[in-house]
Amino acid sequence: MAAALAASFYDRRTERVARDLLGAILRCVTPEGVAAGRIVETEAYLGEHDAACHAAAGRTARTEGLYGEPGTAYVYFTYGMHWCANAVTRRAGLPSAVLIRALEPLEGIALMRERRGPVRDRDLANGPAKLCEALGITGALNGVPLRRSPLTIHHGTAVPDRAVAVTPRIGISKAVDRPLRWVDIRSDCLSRPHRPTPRSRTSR
DNA sequence: TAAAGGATTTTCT
DNA sequence: GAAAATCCTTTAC
Repeated sequence: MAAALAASFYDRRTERVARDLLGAILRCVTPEGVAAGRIVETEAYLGEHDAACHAAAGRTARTEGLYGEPGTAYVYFTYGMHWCANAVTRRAGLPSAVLIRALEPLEGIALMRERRGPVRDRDLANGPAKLCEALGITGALNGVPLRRSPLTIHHGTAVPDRAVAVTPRIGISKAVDRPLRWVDIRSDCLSRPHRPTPRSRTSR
């Protein structure tokens, strides 16, 4: 197992961290066992000025974790039933993070199948809430350091050849099925007030 | 293959 | 009271 990413890895521009997390290994150790996968899709949330970021609503009980130390987990509950996991970026006080959107299962696949129920293997972790279910990630891990903890991210051995980096407001789903493609931050996405575009109706 | 709608509860207005 | 960084099933083409 490669070393866990250092805290300094996360204390950089969020867009850069999002790109560099592609290919890294997300691993979660629980009493039920170990499950891990290669990160193949990420999404950057840039701060209070990014209307798609939870921090756009300001500092609240829910978003407190976003303001934490770089390299800690921001895990939130949404739609009444799903957990989603982020890696907090930049120094404490700057509420930005990278949402982990999809994994290629690598370790503990039997456990993932058990947790996810009767789905195709390709659907085990190809979504932000699916991967949390597959790895056993819940809000109990919110705020934990992503180094030397049950939830860790390790150096990967190679950039995946089928992945997508996703930036705010340019939602792309089903990434695992798509070829590698970088989507650059568009300057007009970062300043203009907006509502997040429905994922199913965006580009392509 | 795509679109539409329901599930379910926290959060903020 | 409405929306939500989603997922799954059903229905339509």
